[in-house]
Amino acid sequence: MLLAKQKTKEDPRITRTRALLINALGGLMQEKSFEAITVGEIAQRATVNRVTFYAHFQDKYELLEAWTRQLIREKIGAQLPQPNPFSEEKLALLLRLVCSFLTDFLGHCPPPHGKLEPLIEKQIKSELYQIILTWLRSAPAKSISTPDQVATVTAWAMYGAAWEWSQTPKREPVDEFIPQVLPLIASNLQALTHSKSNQVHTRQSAGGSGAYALLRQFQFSPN
Amino acid sequence: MLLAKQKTKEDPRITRTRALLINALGGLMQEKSFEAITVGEIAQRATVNRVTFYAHFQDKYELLEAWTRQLIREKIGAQLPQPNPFSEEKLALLLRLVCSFLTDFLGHCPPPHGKLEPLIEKQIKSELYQIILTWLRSAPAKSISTPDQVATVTAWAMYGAAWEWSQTPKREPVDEFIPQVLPLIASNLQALTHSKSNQVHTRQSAGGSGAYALLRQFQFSPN
DNA sequence: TGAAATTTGTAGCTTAGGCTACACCAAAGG
DNA sequence: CCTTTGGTGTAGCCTAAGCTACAAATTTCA
Repeated sequence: MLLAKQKTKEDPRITRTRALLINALGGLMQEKSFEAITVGEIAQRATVNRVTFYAHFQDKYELLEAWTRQLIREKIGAQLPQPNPFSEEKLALLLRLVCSFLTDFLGHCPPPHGKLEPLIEKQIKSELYQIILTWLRSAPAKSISTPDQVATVTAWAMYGAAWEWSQTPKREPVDEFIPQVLPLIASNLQALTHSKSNQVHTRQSAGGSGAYALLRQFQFSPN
Repeated sequence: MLLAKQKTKEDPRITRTRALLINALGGLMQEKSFEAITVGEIAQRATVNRVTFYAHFQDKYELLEAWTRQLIREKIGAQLPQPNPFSEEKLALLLRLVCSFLTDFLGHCPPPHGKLEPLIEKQIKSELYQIILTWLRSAPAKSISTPDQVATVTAWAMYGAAWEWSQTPKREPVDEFIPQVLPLIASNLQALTHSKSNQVHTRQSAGGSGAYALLRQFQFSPN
C-alpha cells in the first residue's frame, strides 16, 4: 500500500516518516534491548502516531531490518569513495569497514543480540555481494565461474573472516589481520587483475553437483 | 517548544512542520542575509512543500519572528535554572545572557541586519518583561508602581544597557560591565528584597501624566 | 524600457498521517 | 480461576501536507 516503489517520485512525507521511525529505533537501541522495545515507544520517540507505524512497517522486526540496512549502507557501502574500478586497496578497505562495523555495532546495543546477529550477517553479506558484483560487471570476467558465484563466495569469505576476527577475545589489530586474510579472499578475484582462471572448480567437485549447486541456491536476491 | 498552548492538543504534524521551517531558516541565516532568502529555499531545506509554508506563516517575515523568538527563549529564558524566586544573582545572570546573545547572535548572521535588530530588540524586551513580571507576581510588591510598570522599566533598562555595551567597539569584559550597571537596573526591583518603596515617582513626575503615562502606552501585550 | 525569468501567494484536489475506538492476545496477579 | 493490564494490529473518519496550476508582483538583464 504505502510501500509501493513507483517510478513517480516518492511522497516526501513517506521518506520523512520512515526516517523518523528508523532514527527513533536507533536511539532506543542504545538504551535497551530490541525485545524490550515496543511499537508505542518507537512511535512516540519518532513523534509519529502508533497507527502510522503500521502504515510503513509490518511490525518492529521489519523496522529493525530497515534500520540495520541503512546503518550498513552508511558505514560500509557509502564509505567506498567511488565504487569502480576495483583495486586491491579497495578490497582491503571494504574488509576493514566490515571489521569496524562488527566491533562498533554490537558495542552500541545492549545485549541480548539474539535476532540481531543473524540479521546483520545476512544484510552485510548482501551488501558485499552487491558491491563485488558491481566490480565484476565493470571488469572483464575471465573466470570459469559466473560473476554471481564469485561475488557470493567472496562475500561469504569476507564476512566469515571479519566475523571470526571480531569474535576472537585477544585478537590482533586490524592492520595485521587484514594482510593475513586478504590473499585468501582476493584469490577469487584474480580474474579482475590478471586473466588467470582459478582452480576452484577442479579442486572442489568432479561433477555438476556439489558446492556450486549449493552456492547457487543461496545466492542473494537482488536488493 | 512551540507555544500555541490551546486547550485542545495541537496536531503533531503542525508542531513538526513549524519546527522544520524554523530550523531551515536558522540554517539559511548562517549562509546568507535574510533578504536574499526565498520562501522556496526555506521550504526546500525544510523538506516541506512551498504551499505548506503559507499554511503556517503569512510570509518569511513572520517566520523570522518565530525563529528569533524561539532562539531568544532558548538562549535566555530557558537558561535560568528555575524562574522563581528572584535573586540578585539571577538578575545578573539574565543581563549576562542578554549580552552574550547580542554578541553571539549578530556574529552568526551575515549582514545586513536591517530588519533584524529592531525585531530582536522588541522580542528580547518582551521576554525580559515576562520573566520579571513572573518574579514580581511571586513576591510582595510594595512599590508604589504597578508590577507592569516596574517590569517594563526594568526590561527596557536591561536591554538598553546590554545594547549600549554590545555596540561599544572597545568594551570592557562582561564581568566588569555587569557590576557597573546592575545597581542602576536593580534599583527598580528593591521592592522585591526590602520593602522600601523607591523614589522614582517623586523624582520623575509631579502630576498624573508624564513618563508613567507613556510607559503604560508601550507596555507589552502578553505574548 | 520592456521582455524573460523568478518569486509570491492562492485554489482545488489527492494522499499521508493523526485520532478514537475496538478486538485480540499474552502476561501478570488477586 | 478469572480479572486486570498492557502491547498488538485494524477500521473509519478527519485534518495537515503534498501536488499542479495559475495569476499576480517582482527582479533581472538585454
